[in-house]
Amino acid sequence: MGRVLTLARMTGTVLVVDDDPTVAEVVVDYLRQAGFATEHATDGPTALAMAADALPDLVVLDLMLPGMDGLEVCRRLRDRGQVPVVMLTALGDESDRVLGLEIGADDYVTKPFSPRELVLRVRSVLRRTGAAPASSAPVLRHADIEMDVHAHRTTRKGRELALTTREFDLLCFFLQHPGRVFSREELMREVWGWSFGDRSTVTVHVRRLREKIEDDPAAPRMLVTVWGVGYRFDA
Amino acid sequence: MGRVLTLARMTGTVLVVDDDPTVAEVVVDYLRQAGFATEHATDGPTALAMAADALPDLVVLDLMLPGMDGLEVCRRLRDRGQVPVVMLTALGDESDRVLGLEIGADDYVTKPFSPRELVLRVRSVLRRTGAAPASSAPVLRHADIEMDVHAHRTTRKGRELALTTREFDLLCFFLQHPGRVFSREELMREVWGWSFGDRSTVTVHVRRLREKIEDDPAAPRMLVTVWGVGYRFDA
DNA sequence: GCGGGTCTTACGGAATGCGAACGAACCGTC
DNA sequence: GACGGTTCGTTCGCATTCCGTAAGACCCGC
Repeated sequence: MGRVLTLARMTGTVLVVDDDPTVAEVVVDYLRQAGFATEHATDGPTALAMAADALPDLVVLDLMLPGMDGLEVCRRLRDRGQVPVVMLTALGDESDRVLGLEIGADDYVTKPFSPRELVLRVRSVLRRTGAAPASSAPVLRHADIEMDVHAHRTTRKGRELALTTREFDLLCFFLQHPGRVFSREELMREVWGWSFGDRSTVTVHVRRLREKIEDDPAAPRMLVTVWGVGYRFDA
Repeated sequence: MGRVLTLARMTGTVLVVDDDPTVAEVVVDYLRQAGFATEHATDGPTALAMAADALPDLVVLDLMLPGMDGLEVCRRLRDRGQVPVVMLTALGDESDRVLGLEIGADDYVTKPFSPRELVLRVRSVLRRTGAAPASSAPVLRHADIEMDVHAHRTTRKGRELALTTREFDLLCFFLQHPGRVFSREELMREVWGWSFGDRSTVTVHVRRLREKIEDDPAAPRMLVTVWGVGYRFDA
C-alpha cells in the first residue's frame, strides 16, 4: 500500500577509461541510459587528471591502456581518495584480475562483457560502497524489515540480521520490487549481474535468506515460491 | 496495418523477426494486445532495413532465419545502436543461448514458448533498459476474479486461488478474450504455443481450471462449453 | 437408441523445488 | 606466509507438484 518506492534513478558521475573508442562508446551509452553522467578518458594521465577535476563517483577502468598501466592508474586513484573502481579485464587473465582486486578495484568485468552487466556491476558497487548520492532511498522498509543501504545494515523487529553480501543484495532487490515474481534467471541477472550461471545458486541463496528473515523458513510468508515461475516478495 | 486502435496506451514498437508465419502471427497478436505497436519481418536483411527505418524500441528475433543467421542480425543490430533484443531459440540449444547473450541479446525465450511469457519478457527487458515505462495495466478483472499478471497472483472474492502455470495462462487468455469461442486447437496454439498436441489436454486443463474458479464445476457459469465448437468465457 | 463429443478419473513420467553437504575461494588473524 | 572461519557456488538425493495421455462414463443432438 503506502510503499513508496523507491530509488529514483541513481544519478552519479562515472569516469570511463578505455582507449578502444568502440568499447568506450557502448559503455558510455549504456551508463547514460542508466541515468549516470559520464566522462571519458583514453589514457592513464588524462584519466587521473579528469578524476581529480571532475570527482566522479566511480571509475570504470580498462586494464590495458597505452602509456600507463591500468593497474598503476588504479593504484594512484586509490592513493588519492576512496573512489570505487570497476575494472575491465581480458577474459581469463586471472593474474591481472587478482592483482587488480588486491590493489583496490571493487569489482571487475571480463571482456567480452554485456554492457548491461557492466551497468549492474556499477550499480552494485555504488550501493555497496555507499557512494550513491542522496537521491536514492537510504532506507528500505517493508513489513518489519528495515534496511539501511548505506550502512549495509538490516534489522528485523529491531534486531540486527547478519546478512552476507549476496543475501543483502538479494533482499535489497526484493525490497525494491515487492509483489512481483522474478524467475531465477532474472534474479541471476538483476542481483548477480550475470547472464549465465546455475539456477540452483538462486535457489540456495533464497533458502539461506529465508533462514534469516522468516519465522518459519519451511513455510515462508514473505519470500514466497511461485511454482514453475520463480520467487516473489510479499507484503 | 495502417492505423491502430489505441485502447491501451502504446508502450512502444516491437519488431518481430520470424520466418514462420504461424509463430509470427501469434507473437504479433499478443504484443498488440499488450499494447505494443508491431512490425514484422521474415528475413535478416529486411529486418535490418526495417529496424533502421522504423526505429523499434525492441526486437524479437528468431535465431533460425533463412539467408542470414539470427546471430549475425543480432550483432549488426547491436553495432548500430542499443536496441534491446529478445531472442527466440530452439529448446535446449544451450550453445546458441550463451552465444546470443554474449553478443548482446537481453533475454531469450525457448520454443515452444507461452505467448504470455514472451510478453512478460519483452516488458521486463524494456523496463530494465529503461526504454519504456512498463505500465499498461497488468491487472485483469472480470466478474469477481482478479488477476495480477506481474505478481502471478489470482484472487476470487478476495481469496487467493492456487493456480498452476498452465491454468494461469489459460485463465489469463480467457480474461483477455471474454465472450468469444475458442476451439481446442486455437487454445492449444494461443496458450500452449503449440500447433500440435492432444485435444484432450485442453479438455482436462479446462476442467481443472473450472474446479478452482467455478462455484459448481459441473455446471459452469463462467467457463462455458460450446458443444461441438470449444469453450467461451462469459461475464 | 446411436454416434460423436465431452466430462471425469486415474496414472506414469517429467519437471521443479528443497534440504543437506561438499569443495573452493576469500577474509581476517596470528 | 600459514591457519581457521566465513561465504559462495555447485552437486546430489529426495519429496512434491505438475503435465499429458489414456480409458471409461456421461451427455448432447439426431
